[in-house]
Amino acid sequence: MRNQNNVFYRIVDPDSWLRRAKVSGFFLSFPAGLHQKITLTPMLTLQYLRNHKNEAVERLKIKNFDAETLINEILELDQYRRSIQTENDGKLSLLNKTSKEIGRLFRTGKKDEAEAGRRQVGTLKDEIKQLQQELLETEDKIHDLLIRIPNVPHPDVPEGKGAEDNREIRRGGDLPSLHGNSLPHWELGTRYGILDFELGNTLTGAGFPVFMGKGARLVRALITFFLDEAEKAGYYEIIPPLMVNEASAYATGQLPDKEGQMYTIPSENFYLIPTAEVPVTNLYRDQILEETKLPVKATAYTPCFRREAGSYGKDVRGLNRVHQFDKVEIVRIEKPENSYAALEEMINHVESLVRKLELPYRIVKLCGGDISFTSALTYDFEVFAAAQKKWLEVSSVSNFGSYQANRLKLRFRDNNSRKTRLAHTLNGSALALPRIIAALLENKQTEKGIRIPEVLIPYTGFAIID
RNA sequence: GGAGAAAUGGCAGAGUGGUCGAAUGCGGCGGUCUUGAAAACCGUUGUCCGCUUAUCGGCGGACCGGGGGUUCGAAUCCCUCUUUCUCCGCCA
Repeated sequence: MRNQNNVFYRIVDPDSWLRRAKVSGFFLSFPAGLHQKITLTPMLTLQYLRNHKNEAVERLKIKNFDAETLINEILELDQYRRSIQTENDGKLSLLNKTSKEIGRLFRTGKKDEAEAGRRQVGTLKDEIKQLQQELLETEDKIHDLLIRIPNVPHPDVPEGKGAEDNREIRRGGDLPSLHGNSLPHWELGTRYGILDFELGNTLTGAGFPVFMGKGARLVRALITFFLDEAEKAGYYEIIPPLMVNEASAYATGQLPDKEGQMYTIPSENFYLIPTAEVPVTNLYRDQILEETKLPVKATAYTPCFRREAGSYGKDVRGLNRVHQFDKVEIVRIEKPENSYAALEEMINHVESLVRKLELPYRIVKLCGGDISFTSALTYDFEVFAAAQKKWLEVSSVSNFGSYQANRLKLRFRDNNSRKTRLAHTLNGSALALPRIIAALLENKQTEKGIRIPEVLIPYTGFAIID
């Protein structure tokens, strides 16, 4: 299952990464009813904190996060943990030696000496038991603290509190001048019979729109167009499951924090994916890739399911915010030294898409207050929906550095040193459909109907919706 | 859903209480040979943590699906969970 640039390994044992995670010292209690132990959440590596404490503290201020006390506490516990392990390993070593000796004595018939040895190890075992208990507890404490630290932002991330402080990088495309009777997309949908929100209401509930006729065809055209473009750009297509288990949801960070955002299948303990990122990234859990196999470039189209709990009001009209939508995602696994170049490349790819769709767009670099917990650097793409006179976010492209990879145990083997190193992971939407459709409908409306962008006509089979 | 079998290193596959991190084969890497390649032969080959080390490395510990137990000692015995396979039932 491989092609030139991309390698996909079967996940042989989904639990093995957990096993290793335990060995490497981080371990967490798990939710009731969950039989597999699970390492939670992505995080910075201890090694990074040991060596770059000041850098981490400084940069995290951009995210409005004061990490100093936390990191100090972690480093102290880390030192303590290591001292315990050293002691414990020494005692284990002694126990191992003694056990071997006893075996030898038994075999050579020196039964009395063997029995004496047997009695001797009693206290040793007690001590070991105690040390191991302490070790586990300390590891838990360290982990609990570690997961509270967000990813360290890239130096380029601007300061700021919220969306208003994001920095616009560039814009493109022309703002359309609409005719006098122009309508917002939800009314256009009804007028042309291509999109119905009421029907979805009947079938399921609010936020589950129904596309029909040319509207349905447009959705399918966009999906195929995006996938074709991704493939041309060297991405390898995946069709993943739309439901994932808890371990996967933990591994990419949807659990435990964003549990309320996902739909659940209680009978199976599954989650409907909120993005293809979850199954696609999990394909690479606990892997050691040869450096020559990098970069891995994967793409996937999936429906996405989001509860969007707690969001309601004016901004959520029509397609602006829905519970089920279609999205093509691109995912990359890179060597650390290449990851920011890869991020640029992804941005250019997404930009080419909105350009080809003839949509006015802007690219913004998220500020420290708006960037996600796990991201090091994020760019958002927004397109302008002319009837609503609103910028709508259609893509978010992020570099997670090694933060996700650390949790995923996703490594590669360095060609020169032959050592394993954490890879960098990146992902981005390319693109999310509903808001693209909203902007297309609104911006391309004319007195005669809605014009289809040139590039899509081969996919839709028609040039106008009327 | 019912009955049975199984889970060991990159893969295949030995191993039923100590000398087993684990035979053997394949694959991978290095070398000999060759104009080059193949074949043949020789050597090497897991991950993680800790201690030590300028570096190469050395030493200790853990890992044979997950968790727990018995034992001086567990891949090997016991309990439990998960997964896979075979047969039956159901099914697009």
